[in-house]
Amino acid sequence: MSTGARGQHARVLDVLGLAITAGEHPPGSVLRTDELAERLGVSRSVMREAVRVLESMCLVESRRRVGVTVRPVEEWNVYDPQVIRWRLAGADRPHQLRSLTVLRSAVEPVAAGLAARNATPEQCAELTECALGMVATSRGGQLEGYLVHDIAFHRVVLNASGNEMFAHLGDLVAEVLAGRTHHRVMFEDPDPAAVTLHVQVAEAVRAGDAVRAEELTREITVGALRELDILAP
Amino acid sequence: MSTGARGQHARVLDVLGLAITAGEHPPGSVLRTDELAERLGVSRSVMREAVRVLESMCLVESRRRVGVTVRPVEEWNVYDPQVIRWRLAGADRPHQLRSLTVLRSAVEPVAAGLAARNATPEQCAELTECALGMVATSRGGQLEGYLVHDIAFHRVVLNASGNEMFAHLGDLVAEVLAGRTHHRVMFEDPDPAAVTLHVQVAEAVRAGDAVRAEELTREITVGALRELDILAP
DNA sequence: CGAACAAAAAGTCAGACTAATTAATCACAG
DNA sequence: CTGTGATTAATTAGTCTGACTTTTTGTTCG
Repeated sequence: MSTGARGQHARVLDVLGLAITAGEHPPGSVLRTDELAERLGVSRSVMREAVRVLESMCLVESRRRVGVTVRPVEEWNVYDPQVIRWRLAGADRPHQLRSLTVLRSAVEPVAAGLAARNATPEQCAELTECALGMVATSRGGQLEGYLVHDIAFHRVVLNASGNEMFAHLGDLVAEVLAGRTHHRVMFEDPDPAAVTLHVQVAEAVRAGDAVRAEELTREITVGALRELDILAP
Repeated sequence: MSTGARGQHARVLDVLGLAITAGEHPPGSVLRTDELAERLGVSRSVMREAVRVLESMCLVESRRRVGVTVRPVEEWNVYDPQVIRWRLAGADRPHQLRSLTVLRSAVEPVAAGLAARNATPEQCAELTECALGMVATSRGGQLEGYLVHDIAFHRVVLNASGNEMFAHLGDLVAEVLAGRTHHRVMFEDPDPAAVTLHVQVAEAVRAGDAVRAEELTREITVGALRELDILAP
């Protein structure tokens, strides 16, 4: 899925990035560009471009006479969408989902508060539509349909906040929600209380009630934290 | 300052990244790799590597037969430290600082709450030390010294939260604090109330009082928002 | 209006050469 | 004999060049 066949460069980048984030080539290990190029069957040009991109993500450091060194995890650009995708595809997916969910719990309530102040009428309408869609798909095992509306809902809130840093977390939230749905026991309908909360958030935003929108969204994210046992019940 | 003389690649990347984020080459404009290489006096290899990195930051899109197209701002990887540096160096620095400060106001209180639960004794000691350093430099125009302790303080809190996504915002917060100090009227000592709040946060974290740490940090960030007139006074 | 064709740009490859950095070697003084 | 400093050698990334391929788009012709 993540490997589109669009050119050698992307393919090689994906393979290497995945390998590094997956923990083979642990931090400190050194790779040689030429050897990698040969191993993956590409020219040095292509491999060099891939290494440069990995370097810009702080996954590796390239130094003369020594080679390409894998950097410690703490230095990786963990906000890079590609890095996030690689890590979600690997072994520390659970850990990654927890980190992202905690981030959500900090950001989304504030974003909802801002949305209540800044949302355009169009965005309010869109939000209500999403909430209604969630209600309509909340029963009878229509999990995929529910997911679509859920993702759209949170994306609209983040965009409506008017803050570009928040808006950019849309993909991230989508990733978390999708991950949650696809790793939960299927056939289990979403929590009715959560559905209600979404409807109420949409209403609060439309009414311009920032405090209420923030508080309701906080309840939603608290629920998400509880699902992962990050919070004590 | 951002342009170290470490190789052609880094130089070219910096020049191009700055130019794009500064708004010359507006979104939609198309550049040709060969022409750029010639203009900047480097070989195609080097230019191609730079373009690939810019592409991974979603600043540009490279397509056959058309060229390198500058993408709209909304698609840029705004969490990439390099992109942030470029934008802070450019004309929309004020806008950037506002966005980052709002992000801070969402993240730091939650991070402080987590820190109160997770901080090690060493981190608590470090935090207290930072707070004392802030007190010691809070009068008499020792703004640079104060800034150092302030940055260290917030960095420790973010690290102590135990969440890697929060920890990675340390550089970002440092950038914001430095920007604020250096653009404010010099010779103006920091708000005594803010200094007190930092001391109290350190104390709350040491005591393991998550709610109080969160609330106090929220007051700090609210103050930061007010400074930028994001909040009504 | 559709299909064949031509042009333009990025993508890929191969090879030669450069430069920086580390490691080994060797000479010399203590 | 040993430690230390400078010189040399080896290794790897960095850079450049030129040829060739592939994809996409615009054009032309049926």
